[in-house]
Amino acid sequence: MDRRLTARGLERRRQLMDYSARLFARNGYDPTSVAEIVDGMNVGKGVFYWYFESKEALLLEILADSQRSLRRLQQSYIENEADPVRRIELGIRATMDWVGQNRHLWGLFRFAASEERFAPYLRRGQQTAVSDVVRHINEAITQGRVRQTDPSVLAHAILGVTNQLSGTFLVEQDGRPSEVADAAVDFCLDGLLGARLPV
Amino acid sequence: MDRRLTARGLERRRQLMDYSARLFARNGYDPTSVAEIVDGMNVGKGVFYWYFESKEALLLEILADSQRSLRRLQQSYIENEADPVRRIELGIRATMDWVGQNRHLWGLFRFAASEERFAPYLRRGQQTAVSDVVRHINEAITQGRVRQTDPSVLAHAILGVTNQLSGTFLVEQDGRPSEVADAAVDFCLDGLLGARLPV
DNA sequence: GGGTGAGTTGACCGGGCGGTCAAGATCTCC
DNA sequence: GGAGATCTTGACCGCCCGGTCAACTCACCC
Repeated sequence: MDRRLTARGLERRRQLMDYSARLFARNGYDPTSVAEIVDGMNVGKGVFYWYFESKEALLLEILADSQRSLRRLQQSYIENEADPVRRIELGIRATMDWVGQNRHLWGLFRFAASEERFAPYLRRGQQTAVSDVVRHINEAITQGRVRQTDPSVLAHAILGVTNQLSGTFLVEQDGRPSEVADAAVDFCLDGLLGARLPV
Repeated sequence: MDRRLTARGLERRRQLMDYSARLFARNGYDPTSVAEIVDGMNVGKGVFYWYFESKEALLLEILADSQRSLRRLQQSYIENEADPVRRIELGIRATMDWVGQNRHLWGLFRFAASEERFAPYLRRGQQTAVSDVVRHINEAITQGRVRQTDPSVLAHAILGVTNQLSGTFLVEQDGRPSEVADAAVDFCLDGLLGARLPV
């Protein structure tokens, strides 16, 4: 596409992406027609295809955009933190805060992860997330603070807890990110049985 | 539909469900057309609508069937086990074994969970799973073996770990259920930092 | 061997889909 | 004020979708 867009054009583009993302998330990607999108925004169909190659390309852009913004938030939380375990904690907190502010995107990610045509794009993002966490875990293992286990397994487990708790308690039950983050951090650090002494 | 089916009819029905489930899982539910299904099975389109009300009804039956079989397996693992913590462990192991034998259904569940038109049916199943686990956790808390925390949060965290690890290491990486289950159990019981003494 | 109901066929239907495009409106800058 | 780029319109296209149905075959029983 690579069109030269004016400021006004860029704004319109943003609006289309936001509105589409909401429709996709509410009613599903396939069931949402391009006609619905442009009707809902009171523009002609041509507008859509002026800004996007196709419906599929639009979804991919929405996903890429979201992943970028999530990663940016995570890194802003983590920078300057020396303790690897605390970096993991901050990563979880960043994720919860991001989900709290982008609840409508949650279902869209789930959908994309479930379809072979979109999953590969998400997997790349997940892989970066995993290797970020793996790095912290390795450091913590070196310090003797985490038992010797396959770090990528631990990283995936942490992601799983974060995913599930954010989905259930933030998106479905509209909870507060900081509280859900507390719970996720506790579980990830100590599991069910752990009885870590208070710091 | 409630048609009277002969043994032959029931068999055909099973074949249709299995084949459709595989196509849905591979290519997505919406993108898979009824024509594809019946062509792939070398039957006329009428066969499909002889056995199922609609494409949507078929998916719901596949999901209900799967949930039933998963729950049945979990209960068979758990029955007669008195220790609540060990019941949780056995539930995880049952889930991993089930996923190991039904890898193709994994993506289908993810999809269904992501769409508002199907999610409610899955949520009921997940709710039963959660309350099963909650019951064990409450018992363990009473015994003073699990720290006092909202049990439903812990239950969801366990489900999250199980989901993520089965998806990544069983479905994507084709791992062995028992090993993945070991990892999930360890993480759920001890978290990252826990250093439980060997039994 | 004929009758009955289970099972099967595939042409057909209405409709909605993603995407196109010729035409026109609007903005920007000289 | 006009030239050229940006932006917008909506009728239109070909396609394929989920679903229907009248006609047919087959298995089985009396």
